[in-house]
Amino acid sequence: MQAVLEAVVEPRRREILRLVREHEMLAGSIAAHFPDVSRPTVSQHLRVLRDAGLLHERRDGTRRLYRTRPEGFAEVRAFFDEFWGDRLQALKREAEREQRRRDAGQNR
Amino acid sequence: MQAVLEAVVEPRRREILRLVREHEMLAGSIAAHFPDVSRPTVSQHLRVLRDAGLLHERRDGTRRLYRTRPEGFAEVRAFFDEFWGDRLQALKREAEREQRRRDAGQNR
DNA sequence: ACCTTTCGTCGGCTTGCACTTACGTAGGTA
DNA sequence: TACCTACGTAAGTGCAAGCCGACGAAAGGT
Repeated sequence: MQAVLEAVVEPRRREILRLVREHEMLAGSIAAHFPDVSRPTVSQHLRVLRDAGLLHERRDGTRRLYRTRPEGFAEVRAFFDEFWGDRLQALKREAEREQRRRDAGQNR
Repeated sequence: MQAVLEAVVEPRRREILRLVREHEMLAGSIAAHFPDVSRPTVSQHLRVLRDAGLLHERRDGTRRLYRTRPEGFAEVRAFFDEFWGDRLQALKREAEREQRRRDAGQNR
């Protein structure tokens, strides 16, 4: 949970997650998408994402292929749902209050 | 989006969000829930959360009351939805349908 | 055996964040 | 007016995170 949030707060790491969301990609190809950052830096980002459970790593010879691991998002999603659910409930209360207002107006 | 993630990555700030999820609370009462940290520190946390759009501030004299602002989570929630696996596609559609229903209600 | 490719790791540097104490501010009260 | 309460803000400190160049490891080709 904490590791997932720490991994996702870095913009380049979010971009990596989007890059390998649909198909797996070579570590080098991923690094090539970030010309303003060095390859070792991208390698460190990949490690953070992997340790957080957001990336899956597959080895083919000396090469490594990565893809996103959707299950890793479950916990953090549940956290955000805590607050989103309240919003739905609040809107329901709002609707009910509006309904009562309408009813009161009809009784005039 | 970036501000929301930066706000939420800090554990105490997540705890604050849970504290004022249902009722608004005085800044001092919130600070009292964190005996291991000073009051100015909590005040700074409140500012970060507020600037990220996750907290609503109401003033009553010299006192300030805070409560969570669920709408602030919309963007980050959409981001995590991108990565939700096919297994949970049904749940995602359910949530989106509920959101569309809510939007339709707001347009009245 | 030797070299190349592909990638991770290490040591260091710099920047940014959470934290503290000291101070400032705005509203209420005697 | 003077004072107290309930806050936020400012300045400084320590530590962790992101970055780089240099190095190391592992597999494959010649």
